[in-house]
Amino acid sequence: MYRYPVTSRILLAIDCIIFGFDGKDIKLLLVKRNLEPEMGKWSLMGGFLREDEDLEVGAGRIIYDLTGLKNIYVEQLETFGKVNRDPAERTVSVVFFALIQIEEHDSEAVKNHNASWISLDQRPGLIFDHNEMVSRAIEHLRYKAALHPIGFELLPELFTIPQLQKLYEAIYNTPLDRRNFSRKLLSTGLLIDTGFKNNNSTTKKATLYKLDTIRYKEKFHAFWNFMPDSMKPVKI
Amino acid sequence: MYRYPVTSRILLAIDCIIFGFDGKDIKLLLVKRNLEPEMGKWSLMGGFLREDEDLEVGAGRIIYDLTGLKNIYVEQLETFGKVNRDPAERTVSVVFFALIQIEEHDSEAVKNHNASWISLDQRPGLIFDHNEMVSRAIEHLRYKAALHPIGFELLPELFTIPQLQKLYEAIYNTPLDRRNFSRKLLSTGLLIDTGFKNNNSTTKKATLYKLDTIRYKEKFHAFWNFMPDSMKPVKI
DNA sequence: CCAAAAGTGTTCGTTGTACACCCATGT
DNA sequence: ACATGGGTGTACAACGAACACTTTTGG
Repeated sequence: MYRYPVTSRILLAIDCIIFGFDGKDIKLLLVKRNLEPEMGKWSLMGGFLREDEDLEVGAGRIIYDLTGLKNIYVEQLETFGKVNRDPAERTVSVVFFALIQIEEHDSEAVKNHNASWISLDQRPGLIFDHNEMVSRAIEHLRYKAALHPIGFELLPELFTIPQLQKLYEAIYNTPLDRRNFSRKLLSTGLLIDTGFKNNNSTTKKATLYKLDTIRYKEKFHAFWNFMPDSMKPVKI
Repeated sequence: MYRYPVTSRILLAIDCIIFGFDGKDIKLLLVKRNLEPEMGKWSLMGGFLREDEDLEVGAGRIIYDLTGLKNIYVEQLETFGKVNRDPAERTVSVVFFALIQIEEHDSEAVKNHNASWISLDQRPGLIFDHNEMVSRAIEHLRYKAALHPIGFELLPELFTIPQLQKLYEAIYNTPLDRRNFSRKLLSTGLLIDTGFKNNNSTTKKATLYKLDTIRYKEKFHAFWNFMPDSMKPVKI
C-alpha cells in the first residue's frame, strides 16, 4: 500500500468528559490513572484509538467500558495537541463530551476502574492538560444548555419541573425564578405530562413529565432560550 | 524516553476551510491537490502536522503559506477520523475554520498553490471526506454568525451597513429587511462612524463604519441576535 | 425631475421578567 | 393549622417584525 512520505506518525488518544447529575450537583466521572506516567493520579477516562476504529466508535467503547452504557449523548468537543502535553511521548487527544443519566451507570464497572463521581467544585487537580479540557467542557455545557435542550440527557426518564430547575441552577450556579422557569419549559412543548406524581417530596407532590422524544429530535437544533439573558456567558 | 506500549501511531493531517466574501458571494479557497493519491483533484488546503508544532501553529502555517496572512480568525472545527477516509493510509484530520478579508490575501501565493476562490454554490466535488467538512463548516458559519459578531472578520476594515447586510444575506441565502437590519446592527454598539462616505455607489453614498475592536473583544462571547428568528437553523 | 439606494420613524404583537396568590401534603 | 413546596395568573417593559416616509445622488 502507498504511504505518504512523512516520518512523524503519532499516537492518538481519546479522552472522555462524562457529566452526571445527582439531583443536587453536576458531577464528573474521573478515574485514577492505571498506567505510567502519572499512575495513580486523577485523570479523565481515556484510551488510545485503535487501528480499526473510527473516532466516535473509540469514544463509545471507552465510555461503555467505564459505565456500561450505550446510546447516550456524546459529542466531539475539541482536539488537544500541544507538543509537550504528554511527557511520555507526543500524543494528540480528541476529547469527547458525554451526558449520562447517573442512575443508569454500572457501578461495578466504575469501581473496577477506580473511578468516582466527583462534584465540579470538589474536583481534584488532573494530569496533563485535563484541567483545561474540563474547563472547556463546562463552558460548552453552559453554552449549549442555554440554547438546546441537552439538559434532559442528565435526568431520568421521568422527572419533575422542580428537578429540572435544580439541574439548570446547578449548571449555571445561580437561582432561577420558579414560576418563569416552569412556564418557559412548559411552553417548549417538549414535556409530556405522564399523569403520575412524584412521591419523594414531603409536601405537595410534583407532576412527573417525560420528554417528547419526537419533538426533541425534530427541534433539537433550533435556538431556544433556556436561560435568562442575565445568565448568558457574558451580559450584553 | 518512555513510550506507550501501543503499536498504532498514525498520520495527523490538518485541513483548512477558508472563507472569504467578495461583496456578493461567500467564497471558499480551494486547491488542486499536488500529491498522490487524487493528485490534480480539488480539495481543501491541508498538510501534515509536524513533530515540533502545536495544532493551531500547524493551521496557522498552512493558512499563511497559502494566503500570506497572519492574525486572522481561526477556530478548530472538528476532527475527522473515519478508518478509511484516506485511501493511502490511515490519516486523522483536524479541520480548522478560517475567515479572512478577501482583499488582503496574497494572490501570488494563491496562484502558486493552484488555488482559487470559488463561490459556495459553484464548488466542485472534493476528495475524501472534504465535502462533509465543508458542509459542517457552512453549518458552523451560519450557526455562529447568528449569535456572535464573526461576520466582521470577512469585511474590509471600513465597511457600510448595506455591505454588511449583503454579507448576512449571502451567509443565509435570504433577503433581509434593510431598516430592521440597520437598526439592529447599530444597536450592538460595535460600529464606529468614521465620518467618511462610500463612493462606489452611483446613488446616495453610504456611511463608512469601522469595528469597535475593544467592545468586539469584550463582548464577543455574548449571545447576540443577528438573524431574524425565522432564519435560525430550525424554526421553532 | 426622476430613479435608486440610504437613512429614520411608527405601530403592533410577542416575549421576558418581576411580582402575588392559591393549592396540596405531612407533621 | 401551619410550614413547605408545587402550580397558575397578571402587569409592564423590551424587543422583533412589518411597513411608510424622507434624503441624497447621478443621469
